[in-house]
Amino acid sequence: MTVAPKRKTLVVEVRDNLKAQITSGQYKPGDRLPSEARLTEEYGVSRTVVREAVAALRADGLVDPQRGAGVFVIEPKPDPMAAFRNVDTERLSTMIEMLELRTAVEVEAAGLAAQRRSPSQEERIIKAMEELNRFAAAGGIEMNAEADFELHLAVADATNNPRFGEFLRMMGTQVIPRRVLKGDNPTLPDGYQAMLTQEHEDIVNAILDGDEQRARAAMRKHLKGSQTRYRTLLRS
Amino acid sequence: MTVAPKRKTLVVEVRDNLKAQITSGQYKPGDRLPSEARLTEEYGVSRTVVREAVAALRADGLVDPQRGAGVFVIEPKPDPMAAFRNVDTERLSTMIEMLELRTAVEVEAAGLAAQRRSPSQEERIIKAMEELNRFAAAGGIEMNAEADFELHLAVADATNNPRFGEFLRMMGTQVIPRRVLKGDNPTLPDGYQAMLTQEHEDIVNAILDGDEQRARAAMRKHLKGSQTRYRTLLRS
DNA sequence: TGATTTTAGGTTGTATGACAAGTTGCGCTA
DNA sequence: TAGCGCAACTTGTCATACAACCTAAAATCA
Repeated sequence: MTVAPKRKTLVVEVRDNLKAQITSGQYKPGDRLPSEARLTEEYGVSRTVVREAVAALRADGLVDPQRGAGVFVIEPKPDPMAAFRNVDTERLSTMIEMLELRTAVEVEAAGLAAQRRSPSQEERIIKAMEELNRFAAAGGIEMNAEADFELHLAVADATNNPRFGEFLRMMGTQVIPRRVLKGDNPTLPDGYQAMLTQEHEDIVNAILDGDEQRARAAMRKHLKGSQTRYRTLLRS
Repeated sequence: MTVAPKRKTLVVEVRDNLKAQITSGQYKPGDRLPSEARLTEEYGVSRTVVREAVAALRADGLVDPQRGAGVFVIEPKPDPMAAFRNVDTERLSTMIEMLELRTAVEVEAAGLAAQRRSPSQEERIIKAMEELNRFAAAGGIEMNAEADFELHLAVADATNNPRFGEFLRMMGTQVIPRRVLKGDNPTLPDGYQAMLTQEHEDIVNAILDGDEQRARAAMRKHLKGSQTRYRTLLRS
């Protein structure tokens, strides 16, 4: 039963699978992985593929192949950031997970921004929204995404807690798959654009009114909607 | 018991050589590497070796091979984690900032946990709280902090979105100043302990009831309180 | 001429077979 | 029993072949 995945290479497939088994503890440090011969059988791929997958794992510092003996799982050095460094944003599930985490941060940011914004920060937020609306009418996704990100950044920075902006910048570089931006989906359906504009305005208005609760609710609604929109984008 | 230095494999040699050329700027972002065929000539090795070396570079995020086109050097993203890697948790302001970010994530986690928890996850949460209460009565801060962290982790994992737990573990190692744990403040005032216990119970009960709103509110109150408690701890 | 299609060549992805080099464990021998 | 040797297995490397895909030049068409 070989299901042909469309875009991903076999190497990536095997690598991710093995990596998952290692990080999930299915293979513990010191364990020996199945031999290349067994893995070729197990995954139904050639030895070339298996070897390149193992080479990638070695590059990640996860395994240590020893000629004649086998491939052994390395004791992972504790790196609390590792989980976020090379997230596989091509996988839909991973991206939804990241988006959910981002929702948590941005909802709180909206609430804090409503309480703490300065006049100049208000100005930046307003300007970002106007810019976004301008692109929304005419634009392709790429410019749109940039302007959208700027609006969210403006909100995060208006918390006057620099960690929120830092976190968002960190997520922003991870959470948007490249092929969505430069890919085969130049525009969103019209209804989406109108909906997005309305959601953005609700957020901005709540913040400008200083209404913490409403700001949180508006941001939550917006990002929940983003989850469904991302799904359709990736599946089209 | 000195281990004989393992002979470097050809793959490692080629990989290091290419990596050096990339990081030294000899190949700039966007450039195309020589084709596999040329590299086999250049290094006098088989294509297998070249391919595994390139696979390692891809795992490191240095190159992006595109079928039919070539292998391209990736734009080196500025490390998005840099801002979080070496935060100065001894500074009160920084710590409050981190705690606020953590609040964002944990509030959402509590809400999601209320919606998605499994029976076994409920069990873990209950157990963690009981453990915490046990230490709270008699214990010093250190055990207390560990048990407390376990409770928060149990909640984060009950979202069934692994990113929340990962984020919390990442923050957990950063957000607690060492001198608070092993330092001059062995116990909290009695009133605080009772308050903490009550707050934890409120959180857990709301989650077990599946009450998303109440879970969020309880967690928010708890962490807001933590901010003030931290302040007094650090200033004492 | 200018735009469009076709085509040829180059490049990565994968499969297969073969042999070299090193490790491990089992059985045989003394 | 202790030691040795060898067979089987494992990773490292080489070579060849073909498929899938991209790019740009060449050929064709309006």
